[in-house]
Amino acid sequence: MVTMQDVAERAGVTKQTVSNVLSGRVAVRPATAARVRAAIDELGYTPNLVARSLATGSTKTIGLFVPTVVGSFYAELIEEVEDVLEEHGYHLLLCTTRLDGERARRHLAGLTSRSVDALLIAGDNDLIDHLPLLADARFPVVLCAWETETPDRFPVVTIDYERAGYLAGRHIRELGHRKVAVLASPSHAVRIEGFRRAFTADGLTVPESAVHYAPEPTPAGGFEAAAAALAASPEVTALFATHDVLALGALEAAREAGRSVPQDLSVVGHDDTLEVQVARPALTTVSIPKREMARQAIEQLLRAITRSGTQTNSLQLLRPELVVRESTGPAAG
Amino acid sequence: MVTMQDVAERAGVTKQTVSNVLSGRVAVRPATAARVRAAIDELGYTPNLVARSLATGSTKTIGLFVPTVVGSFYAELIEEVEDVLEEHGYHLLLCTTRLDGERARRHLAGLTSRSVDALLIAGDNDLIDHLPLLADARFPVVLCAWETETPDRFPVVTIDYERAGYLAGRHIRELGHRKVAVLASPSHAVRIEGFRRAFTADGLTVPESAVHYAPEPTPAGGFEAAAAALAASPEVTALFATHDVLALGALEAAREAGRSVPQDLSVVGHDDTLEVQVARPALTTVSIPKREMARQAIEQLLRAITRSGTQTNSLQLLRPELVVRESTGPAAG
DNA sequence: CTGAAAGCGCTTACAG
DNA sequence: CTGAAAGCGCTTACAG
Repeated sequence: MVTMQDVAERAGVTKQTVSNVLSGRVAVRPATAARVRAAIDELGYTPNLVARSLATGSTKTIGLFVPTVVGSFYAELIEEVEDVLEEHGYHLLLCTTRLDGERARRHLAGLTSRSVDALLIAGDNDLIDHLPLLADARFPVVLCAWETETPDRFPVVTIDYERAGYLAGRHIRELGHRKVAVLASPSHAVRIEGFRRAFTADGLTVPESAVHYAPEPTPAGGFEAAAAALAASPEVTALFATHDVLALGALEAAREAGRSVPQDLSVVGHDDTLEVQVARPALTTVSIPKREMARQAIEQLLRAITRSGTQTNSLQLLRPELVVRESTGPAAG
Repeated sequence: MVTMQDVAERAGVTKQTVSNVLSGRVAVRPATAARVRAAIDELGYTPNLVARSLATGSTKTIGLFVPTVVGSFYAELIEEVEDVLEEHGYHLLLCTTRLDGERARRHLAGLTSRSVDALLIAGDNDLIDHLPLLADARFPVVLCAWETETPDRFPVVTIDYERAGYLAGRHIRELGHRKVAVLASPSHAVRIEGFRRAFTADGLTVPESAVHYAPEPTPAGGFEAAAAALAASPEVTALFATHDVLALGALEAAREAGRSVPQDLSVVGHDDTLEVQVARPALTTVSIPKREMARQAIEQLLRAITRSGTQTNSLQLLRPELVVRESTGPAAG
């Protein structure tokens, strides 16, 4: 491998001068710089980033924890994160936790060895049990897409999930629906709360019995939950799925139950992932500003890297938006 | 940050001894080792991986290029790769190329600085134009899920795509279908070829006009392609989608065209991704051994890392399998 | 504007 | 079984 020293010898300077040419931190006489550049090209030199990292203390890499990469939500988030990172010359070290705390713990231990400059944790899950370990982290940590209680050691960039649920509920209520059910994932309590609030304004309630939990966060899980909901209360005219994937299953369940959407049944999702944009009928859903969330989170992270030590304890809430498509309509009767 | 030197002082030894305790390469007297371990615990020492990398020349990180992470195919592949990597103590640096050669080139340039031990490139695409750069790579490169001509500089672990297409075709042909169409992505020529071969045995042909290219690799793209196919030849009784996502769109298109699947129209997909396992009707598809492919590719990579220099030029073909579900049936009439 | 020196935190032979 | 030395390839003050 060709080193900075090799380039220096070839150009008839010392390696410090080569370093100066490369970094641009110190002015170098044009003629010298040109000789150095020529030597670099001739030798095909590329700097050794590992050596640079050791000297500077920065790896130009950030770690990203996500529960999974299957399913559009996190996949889209990752690509956004990558884009922002690239603008800043950072690389991405990925770890999917699979909702497995032990797995996350092992990876965290690996990262703790200063091989990343910072860590972004997306999605609340079992990880919360392992935050003690995070407290020892030698690098800044930022949390995003966090729905449950946000630990106040770390900056959080997330969505106003309560409002997200509220927007879904208000839309449904304004369409005249009175008997509704919720298809949910266990960790989506805040969205459900917001959804409920939209109804209390009218003196209505969404009882706990109207909330049906999906066995798994997949269309199949949503199918099951929706089938259960419709069987339990056939008079239900609207469904709120706290997750788009669940809504996809709900659309199938409605079809099997012989109820057409939106004439006999309205369905609202949450996330606005790519897959629902092509569902039939196209899904009305609450859109999450993923791009904005990724950008804000990474910027928090980069800020924290620069002025290390002064970890700010901020909570940033991004606003969701209702996207009305074809799966919701006025309540029959 | 606490360093090996700190641990050594605390334990009353030199840092080499600490290094020996940690690596286990050299025997250390139990009493000494115990003192060292105690010091490590008390100080909360974790080794600096960057320094270790500089000394050893290995970063214990591999790079992975995928076209995208949205959509199950690559997402599932990534999680498999991660699993295998973890068994070997490696980290994953991810780069989604978005089929953008320039983007891939930039990332490759970044990696070339020896910050990864090896690179796995999954999915053939514009990258092929940038292979010249790859030739300069200082680390082993392995290709996987490669359908087009496989450049013979690098080991390739891929699927027998010709056979995959053939399996889909044979199934369709055996069900008695004679008028068929193909919904394809541009880079899936090999699958289409295999599909065709299944028909030539019976003296049938699948003309180029029966191949409909999807404007994009999404359900929406599949929808469009299927709608075009059915409009062009209403007598078609079976559809082969070279991509499961396209098949999903085809299912919708059939529904809109008033053709029930599989009674009026059979649909076969390719990939066996998670989303099609919950489609209704459940999709008959060609299953790709993703887990096996990930495992073999990573093992090739690790082997190449160990005995560097002797890059083997092997082509490993994994066999696909037909999975019959509900979307295919005998040709009507 | 350029060079000599020290250091980042580890590992790897090599003596003792 | 333990320690002294050199080196991995860079950067960062500091002189000149």
